[in-house]
Amino acid sequence: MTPSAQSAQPRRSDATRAAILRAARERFAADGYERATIRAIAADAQIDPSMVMRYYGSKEGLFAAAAEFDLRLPDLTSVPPARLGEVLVRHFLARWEGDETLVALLRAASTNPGAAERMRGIFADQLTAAVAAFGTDPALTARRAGLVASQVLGLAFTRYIVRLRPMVDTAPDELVAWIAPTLQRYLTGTPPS
Amino acid sequence: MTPSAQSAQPRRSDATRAAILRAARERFAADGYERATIRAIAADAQIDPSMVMRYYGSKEGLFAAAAEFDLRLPDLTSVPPARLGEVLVRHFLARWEGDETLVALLRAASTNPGAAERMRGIFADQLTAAVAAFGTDPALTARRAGLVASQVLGLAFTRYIVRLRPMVDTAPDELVAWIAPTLQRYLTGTPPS
DNA sequence: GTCTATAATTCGATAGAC
DNA sequence: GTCTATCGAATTATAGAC
Repeated sequence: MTPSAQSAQPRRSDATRAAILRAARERFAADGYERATIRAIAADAQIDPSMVMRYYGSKEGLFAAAAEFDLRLPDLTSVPPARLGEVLVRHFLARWEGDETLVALLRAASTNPGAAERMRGIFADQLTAAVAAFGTDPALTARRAGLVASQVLGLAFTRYIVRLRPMVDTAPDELVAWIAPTLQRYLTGTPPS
Repeated sequence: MTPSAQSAQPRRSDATRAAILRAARERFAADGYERATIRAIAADAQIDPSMVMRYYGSKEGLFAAAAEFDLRLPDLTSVPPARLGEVLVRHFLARWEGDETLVALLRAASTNPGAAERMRGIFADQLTAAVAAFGTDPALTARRAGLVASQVLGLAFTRYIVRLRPMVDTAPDELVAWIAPTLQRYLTGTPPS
């Protein structure tokens, strides 16, 4: 009863690896990089701590695997230009509410240089690329993307990390209504001076 | 040559205490709560590690003393209503560029529950109080303050913590020009729906 | 592949001499 | 007030039996 595929037979260890990654994301998201211990992650995944080392080499290696993140930005050129801001906020909120990977990355980026570097890469590459779809000035494009990141990461930071009461209690639809015009202006507004 | 004051003669240990706090703020700002060690802080302050414990009792006690922070918000009722956003961003940027206490607090709030609680208190109390100067609906006031916090903390997070290139390279005046209208709308804009 | 045992550090905190 | 010495706990990581 070997699997039908010829080269990629799913090893039994794949389930273990997945369980480790799931537990790692939870712990890194809840506790940050240094407080999340390999022992605790292994206990959550109900495996031996030494298996984590065997599979991922080190704590840094485990984090690198657990914090893989794709913003999954839509193609902004196919969005009605007047609704860019709304589409973006809604996308980010939806993307984060169901996936704690970004929270893990956000918390870890505060204290771990490697995580900060990864966060820079994600926003510099993925978001800047999406913004570059309209506008030709590279410096201005980068600035627009940076401003969008500042509001969008501030939203995540206050809602998921610091948990400021008003930002936690406000419904997603109302947050979208407030914040969409901000992103709209950062993306398409006339540069100052 | 005793000091002239009758009850408050400055003890020699005051200089030591100040040196400890200065070093602690630097380390907490640079490394976060868990990576900043008492030993390293003491070495920076050129004193013995045990003195830190003697003066501040514990690492948490040291952090509590080092992360005391006052936003020093101006009285918003004496600001021309149309310039509220600009005044606020400029104030925050100026307040942070010269004082690393907020960076220490911001970084620590990501992983330390006590620091997060303090950050909640600062923005809930000081910022909400300032916003309450205009508007009578408490829920709306809290929401306005939360939104301002989201943009302002997002600015600090991307510029000082993650150090996104565009946010680091952009001059303060240009950041103010971009972000002021955002805060202006969060403060005085018509609520959606 | 899985687990036990443990090495090698490092940290916060304490005790006590001077 | 200041310093030496050290405790006890916790961590990542490794070595090796089965």
